[in-house]
Amino acid sequence: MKPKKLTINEIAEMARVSKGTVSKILNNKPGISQDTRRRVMDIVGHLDYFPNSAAQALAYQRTNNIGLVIPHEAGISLAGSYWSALITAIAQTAAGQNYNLMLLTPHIEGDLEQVYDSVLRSHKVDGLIIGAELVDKRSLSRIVLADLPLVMVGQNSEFHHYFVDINNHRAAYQMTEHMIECGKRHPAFISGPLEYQYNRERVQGFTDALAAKGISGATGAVEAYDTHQIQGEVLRLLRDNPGIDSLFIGAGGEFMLDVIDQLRRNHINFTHFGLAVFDDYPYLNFLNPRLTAVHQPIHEMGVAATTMLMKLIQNQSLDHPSEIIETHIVVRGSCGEPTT
Amino acid sequence: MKPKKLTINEIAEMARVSKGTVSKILNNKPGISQDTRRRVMDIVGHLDYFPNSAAQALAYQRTNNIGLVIPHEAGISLAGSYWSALITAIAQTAAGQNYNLMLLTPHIEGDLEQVYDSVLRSHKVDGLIIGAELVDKRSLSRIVLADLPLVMVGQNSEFHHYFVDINNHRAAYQMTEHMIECGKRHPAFISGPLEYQYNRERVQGFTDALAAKGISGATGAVEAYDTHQIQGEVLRLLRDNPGIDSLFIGAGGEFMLDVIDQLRRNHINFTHFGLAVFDDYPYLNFLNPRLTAVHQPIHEMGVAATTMLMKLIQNQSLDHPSEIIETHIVVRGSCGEPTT
DNA sequence: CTGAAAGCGCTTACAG
DNA sequence: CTGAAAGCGCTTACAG
Repeated sequence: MKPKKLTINEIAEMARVSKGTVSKILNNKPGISQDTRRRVMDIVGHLDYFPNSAAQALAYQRTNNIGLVIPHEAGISLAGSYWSALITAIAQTAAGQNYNLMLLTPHIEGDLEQVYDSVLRSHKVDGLIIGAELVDKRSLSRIVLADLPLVMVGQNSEFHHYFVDINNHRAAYQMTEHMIECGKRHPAFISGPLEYQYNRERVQGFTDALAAKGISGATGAVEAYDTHQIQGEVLRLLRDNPGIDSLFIGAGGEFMLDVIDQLRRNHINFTHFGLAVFDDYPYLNFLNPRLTAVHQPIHEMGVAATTMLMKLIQNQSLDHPSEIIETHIVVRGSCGEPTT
Repeated sequence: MKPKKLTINEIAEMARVSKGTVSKILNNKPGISQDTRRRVMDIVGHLDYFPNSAAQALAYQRTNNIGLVIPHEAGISLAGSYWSALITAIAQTAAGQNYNLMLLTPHIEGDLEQVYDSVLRSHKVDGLIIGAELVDKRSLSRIVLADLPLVMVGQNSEFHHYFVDINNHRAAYQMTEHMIECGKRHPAFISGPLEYQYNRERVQGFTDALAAKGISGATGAVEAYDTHQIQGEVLRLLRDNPGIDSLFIGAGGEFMLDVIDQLRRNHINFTHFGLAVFDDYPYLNFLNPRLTAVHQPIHEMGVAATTMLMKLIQNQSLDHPSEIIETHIVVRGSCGEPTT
């Protein structure tokens, strides 16, 4: 014998008013006497009544949910903390506006299209946040065509749309300057796959900074985030450029760890050989060497993306169709200290 | 000029049948002619129609959503990768059964009660997964009373209910045996706050293993996960027990890092001093010393919890009201190698 | 095999 | 200030 379910009808009955009146009171509409308002609110409070959200969604034509698409491997990869930070930032910000976060992930790897499709057509969410690297042009345009508000985290070179991002070029540029200020004179850069726009920008930032200082450097890029490939490329860089005195690792996570692992195998002496990395993690404080890193404010990115999406959903005008969040460098010594 | 919205009415109209018929076809009900079935499915396929989920939720009285409560600090703490792994495991498993995962988090820290309450009463989800340490007895009983299926990850000593967990006692016991097999003869254990059941069980596992081998050890526990407290307790352990030759760190994340940090400050020589830790992380491969750790299969726990919840939601009988997932030890050498 | 109608729990003009 | 009624987009007995 379960307790009878509590709907607006029960409240109306108990308060001896129509359910329309109860609805108006709950939604703070004007034109209700103080007396009945109090009477109804009293009952609502005591019974701890909340309106059924499916019914509200149907009536209002909005769900008060937003969706975040996460990749299949977020759980097992080292990038887990990245996703975790993004997710909680989004969920919290959304919660502040009475929105809930729905996680969208394919059951089997890949196959994101189907996820978009069903969620989009079934109106499960009022808007979507997607990592730019997680979508192809086709899926994106379908979403936009379906008139579903969308904000990307990062940029997609194939598809321009609302986004939140960092300035990859500038961040790489600054870090390269830092390396030079630390006395490095022949730095190298190892990049992730150049198919990703952010990697191309980071390489460019590196080479531009070198050019500005009239310093020559070496660059290398892998074709895929794959341990074997990565370590092979590190080896090539070391062999082909025996004079390099430092390495700027263009991405964090396992990419970084694979690189460092390979450097160790080659008995690189980190006391002299400088190291810098793009992407900061709490555990870097405990790694040896203590890596100087570009810090991406992930939490702020999540907040910014969510705020932006909320405005789009509510048809508010956006000051800017995109937002660039500032990065900063966390100096830990792996590249020495600036001598200037 | 947005495209007119697509509902079951439009489909019915185009196929020249009633919407009831369309509904039956979409839900694979019997008693429909092959002919109209094909005709309708054709249109549905071409127009890429999906039923509105709010309407379905209202009619079916279920949402096809499950909720996961995550703590406020999941995003910024080192435990981020733990949550990330749990979240993706749950989301994927749920997706396989056509369920979506909704993330529940308070807007401001603490204040979980309100989160439960609104979500629960507004029928946003059909079931809930909660970390055992994240709830007080009162909230839990309200959920259960409201008849909302619930599975906990971990156990709550104040409230017995469906749960998925590891065997903390056995895991600690095994690791302690490993330490002894590695030749350690005076090990110490440092535990997180004893108010948490899992910490009490781990301490017990440690002392039981020692007792079985007739070996004496030292134990210490902090009262809160706080850097200062933790490092103070490490110091106390070292001072009060000058003879200890190894330390079993009872929890991972920043707790572990704080402990190691303190050991380093005290110039502990990790070549001789053994180290073991409860909780495994990908980055442990890159820490110095390379920590031997108890590995919790987080992904499997997420899968198990979700599977269990699904059964509860569908009123299927459970073989067991709880599930214990096996842990294993990842030997990395910080404690030496077994000599037996 | 097919359709008309009631119902799921809300909101919102509209009439009084 | 209040209520009756229609509508949101589905499903499901029920009648034919």
